[in-house]
Amino acid sequence: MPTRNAAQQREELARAYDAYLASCPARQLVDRISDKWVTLVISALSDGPQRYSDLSRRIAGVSQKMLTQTLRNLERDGLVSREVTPSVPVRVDYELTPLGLTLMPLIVHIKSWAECHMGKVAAARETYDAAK
Amino acid sequence: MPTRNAAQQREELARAYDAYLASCPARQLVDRISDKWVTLVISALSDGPQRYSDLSRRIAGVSQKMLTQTLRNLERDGLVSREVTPSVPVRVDYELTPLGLTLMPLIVHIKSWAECHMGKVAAARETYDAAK
DNA sequence: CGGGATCCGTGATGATACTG
DNA sequence: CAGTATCATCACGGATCCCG
Repeated sequence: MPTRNAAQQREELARAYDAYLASCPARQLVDRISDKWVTLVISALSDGPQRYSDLSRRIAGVSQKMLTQTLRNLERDGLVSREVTPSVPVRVDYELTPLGLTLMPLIVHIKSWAECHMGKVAAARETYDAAK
Repeated sequence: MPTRNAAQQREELARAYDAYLASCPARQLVDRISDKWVTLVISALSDGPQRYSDLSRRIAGVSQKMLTQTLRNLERDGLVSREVTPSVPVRVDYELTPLGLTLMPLIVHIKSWAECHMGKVAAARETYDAAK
């Protein structure tokens, strides 16, 4: 019975996955943090509070949608604070919260590592592509 | 001329984006590293060499496709090594390279941070959702 | 039998246009 | 200026087949 077998496997996997998530909810947080845009936004905010347009220009390649979505998620997770100044035009400032500040150095280290080891990675890629 | 204006803006953004990438190729590496599956795979490999099936079970939620793809990319970037033992059945072991070992502690820190601060983030989410 | 390539449906993502 | 709404696209995940 191939279908029965497949169904069983799916059930087993589903149970294992749920159990795993239940015993380790931090997994979801890892998924959230290990996001390309999260890393870039937190890196950008490491220099201090930034306006929405500043972030948009700094990150240069992020769509408005993803920038807004990322900031909303980070705000919801208590990592960044959002301050609206109801002037004309509206001014919105984003800033790392104390909690966000504890994460920031780790993200900055990752970014620094990438900058330092970019050469080696590029070399590895050439070797790999050449061998292939 | 609205269209002309829009076209100009698009061109400017495109140039700015290219220039940014050209002056900072490490950005691509940050994008690569700041990936959910990359973080989980490197974390799993921090305990030592692992077989493909071990990784698949450990990460519990990753599809075969994404696991293979992630491992291939990491191998290409010189962060993990892939060793095939042509037995029956085939055995494939993955291991962090010296370069990967320099990145590993940073990833582990991120994971540790997530485990330590999960409670605060969960609390922040509840507050945020309640206010909304 | 384990590792992995392929096809295809779905959800996340990006570009564009529009609003407070 | 700081978003939201809409639509096109692409990467992701699941099922299936393949190869050693």
